[in-house]
Amino acid sequence: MGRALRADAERSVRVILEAAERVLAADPGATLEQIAEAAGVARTTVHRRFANRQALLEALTESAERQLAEAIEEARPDTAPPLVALHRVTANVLRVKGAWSFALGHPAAQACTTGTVWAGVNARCLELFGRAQREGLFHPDADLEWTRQVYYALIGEALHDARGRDPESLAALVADTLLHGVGQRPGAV
Amino acid sequence: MGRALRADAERSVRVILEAAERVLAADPGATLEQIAEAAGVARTTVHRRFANRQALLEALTESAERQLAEAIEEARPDTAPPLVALHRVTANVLRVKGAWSFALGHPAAQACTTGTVWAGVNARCLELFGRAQREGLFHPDADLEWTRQVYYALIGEALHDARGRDPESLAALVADTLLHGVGQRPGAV
DNA sequence: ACTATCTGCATCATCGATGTTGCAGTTAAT
DNA sequence: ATTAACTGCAACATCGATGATGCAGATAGT
Repeated sequence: MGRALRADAERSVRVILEAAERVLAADPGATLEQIAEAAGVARTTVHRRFANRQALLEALTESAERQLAEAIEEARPDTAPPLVALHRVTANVLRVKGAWSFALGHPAAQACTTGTVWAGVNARCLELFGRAQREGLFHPDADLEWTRQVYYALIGEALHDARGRDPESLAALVADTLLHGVGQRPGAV
Repeated sequence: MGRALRADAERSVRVILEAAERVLAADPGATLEQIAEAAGVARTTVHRRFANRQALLEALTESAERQLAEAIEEARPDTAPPLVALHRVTANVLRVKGAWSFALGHPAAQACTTGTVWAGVNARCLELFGRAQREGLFHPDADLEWTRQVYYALIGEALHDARGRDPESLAALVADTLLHGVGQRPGAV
């Protein structure tokens, strides 16, 4: 590895990654030129900080994944009661995924670090869901893998219509939909 | 408009569109060359049938959207009882979306025909959902727009893990999840 | 203050994808 | 059978994105 970056270089890396997220979210095929412009930086600087497009993508993904993992841990998914943990994790994930929707929403990105982070996230998720099932929050027959897929998809949709709503209420919507769906509930009048 | 195509030319158009779907599903940035190869056709033929990449994309989308709309109408969503209609529509859509996942899964595609078809599909969906709500299948407070988003997302996920399962059982899974979620149900022992 | 590092700018080389054209051989339609 | 349409092939032009380099000026770290 190279020696530590100077402070301004480190700052360049940051603004480039942030710009890349914004620009690529709008157009996945966007040019490095466009990214550089959005970052307020010369195109050559992008090339200096990242060997090639691929390297930039990987750095972007890694950065976003680290933040996602942190956001999940912050919610203490393994100590809080399942329902509380579900709400907290969801709210935190919504925050991070909203800010890094391109970097996290792209399957191609998972190949870079061989998906180590994703494996961890998935494991944490299934861990929580397993506990939720044992403690009677989830239906005993629920397929946890399907549940996980549905959960991720609901988060994606919640982001998609996050028109001004705060993460907390969106998280509540996601959790409620995941648990009860949209059907008429048996106990209702 | 040009005059009608000869039979072999029409066949070329078909195999190219089918190949485009396959290839682009695997790699959205795939080359016209790769598409031509997959279609068993020279690259120049692709250019002869479609003025440019954009035109090919639009034709692909239009073709897929037409099939989707047909599949929905076939299920008679406005005459069958809501629950039956929901199952039938879902199964049909799963079939078509499975075969044309790229063409239908791409938001960029909606801009081509100004989204006329999608508007129709969405309208049909909301129509069915409105009826489902009035007849007590859906919760009276359910936000139908959110419900529609969730429904589409569930279909997407069902396709994603369609490992050998038939459309009917997948449709049942989607409908059940949409209606009841994965939570423990109040009436259960 | 001194030095190594970083940046912007201008320039150049390269490469792959796109799209065009002409021609010879094949195939559909009447 | 004749004709018009279609195809494959080869060749060519173009274009935009990528990436490399050199240099002069600015900036961080000591």
